[in-house]
Amino acid sequence: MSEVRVRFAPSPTGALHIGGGHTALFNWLWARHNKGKFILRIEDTDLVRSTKEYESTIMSGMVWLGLDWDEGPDIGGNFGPYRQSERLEIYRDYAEKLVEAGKAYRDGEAIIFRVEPGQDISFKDIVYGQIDVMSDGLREKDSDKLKDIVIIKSDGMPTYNYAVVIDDHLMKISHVIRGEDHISNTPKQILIYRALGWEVPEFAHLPMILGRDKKKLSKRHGATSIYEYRDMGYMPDSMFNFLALLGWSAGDDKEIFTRDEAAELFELSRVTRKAAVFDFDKLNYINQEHLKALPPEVRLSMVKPFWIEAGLPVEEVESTRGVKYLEDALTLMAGRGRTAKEMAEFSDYFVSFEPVKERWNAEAVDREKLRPFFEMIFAHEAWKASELEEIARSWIGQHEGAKMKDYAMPLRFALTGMKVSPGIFEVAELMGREECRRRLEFFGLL
RNA sequence: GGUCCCAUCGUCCAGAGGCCUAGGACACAGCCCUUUCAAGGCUGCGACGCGGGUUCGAAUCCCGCUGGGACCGCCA
Repeated sequence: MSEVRVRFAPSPTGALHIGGGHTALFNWLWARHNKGKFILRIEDTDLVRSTKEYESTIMSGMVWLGLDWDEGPDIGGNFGPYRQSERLEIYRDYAEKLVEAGKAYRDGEAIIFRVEPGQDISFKDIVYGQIDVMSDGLREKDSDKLKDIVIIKSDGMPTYNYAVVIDDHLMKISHVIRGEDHISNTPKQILIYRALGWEVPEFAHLPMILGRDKKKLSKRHGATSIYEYRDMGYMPDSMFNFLALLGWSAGDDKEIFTRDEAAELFELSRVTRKAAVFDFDKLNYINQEHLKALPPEVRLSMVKPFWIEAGLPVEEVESTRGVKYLEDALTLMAGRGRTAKEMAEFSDYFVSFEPVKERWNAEAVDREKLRPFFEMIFAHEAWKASELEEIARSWIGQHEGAKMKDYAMPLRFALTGMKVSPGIFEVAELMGREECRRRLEFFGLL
């Protein structure tokens, strides 16, 4: 079998959105699975809406997702140029040939491909199977007239259905993997392949991604750009994992995986046909699992920006207490928090005492009752979670009617300002005796 | 209006004629652990859209219906 060459061909008219990311991802998966090539081609033939800014935004979105390409406008390759606006002569030459062959004609400044009736333009799709279409079905809207296909616009630019055929052929694309919304374009493209005497590539259409209301994902469903997810605290590994699961599964129960594992297992033939709903709950879960599995230093790098965004003195703490302190703090957070942003919010007290003061004022506590307990705690030699807990328990055992939660909760509030946190003695150990003393004294509990 | 596609728990996926009184995950509910839950453990709720065939046997194959969706641009 010849080399697998696939491409992602976005038009730079907006940021990389969920649907585009999904398509790019599946192309990448297929290329990597087959040790083939993943090509990035920019379809910037819409002069009005295309911009260079969007082009680079899309590229950095792909980089963020971990989708690296082997040929593209930035890195070149043997089949360039990879920007359609730089391939105009190519499109014109072939259009000219079609005109000479009588398969296309001029109308105004444009060149139009003639659609002949009675032609079978069916094709076999790797995902959807046999799709039967006759050229007679290519009608104009609300009319029974056959619709010819514009291939060169009056402004001299090629149209999508035409340029895609020229490029896919010249770039030796083996599999055209794209959204299901292109199924009805495929027969038109097949007509052009035939007119040029070219062999058609394999086609694999991917199910659409829908919003919760089962309508095509759009702005009104909230975040649609990949970057918005990054800013919400979702990690690239999770987005990758989540997107890969929309319309595909390895067939077993494994749902949390890395890029390499997915590439290893991926099969186009296992792609689903049914449109999939984008489910935030599942994304949250997957992100949480990845967040849990991260090495401490990487987890810190994910959470850090959100601490900084919240105005916390992260750099300062790193230099005074050391980076390891913050890494340990996040390790202690275990699976608490579904996004890096949530984890940052839930753990701010490790970075600074300020937010604790804002959240709690020790108003409702009985200081006289609590002080002996805290004094006892601080009198203990070793500042170790297991020992602190042990002496706390024995102290409580010796005091009639005393309950652990009546002491542990005030401690939790004084140290974290939260009603929820990791085991409070472990928090105390990590924070250190002096910092704990400072916080308790501030609240008059010591 | 025309062409095409789709149809299993609320959601994402298993299921490729008997392994299915349909499996897993998320979500949800309840219980447990416990100094708290946003961590951990356990249990539960919950689906083959409907109607016809084919077959000894259908979630799986065929037809119809219904319900969704995509496309029908000198946008991609």
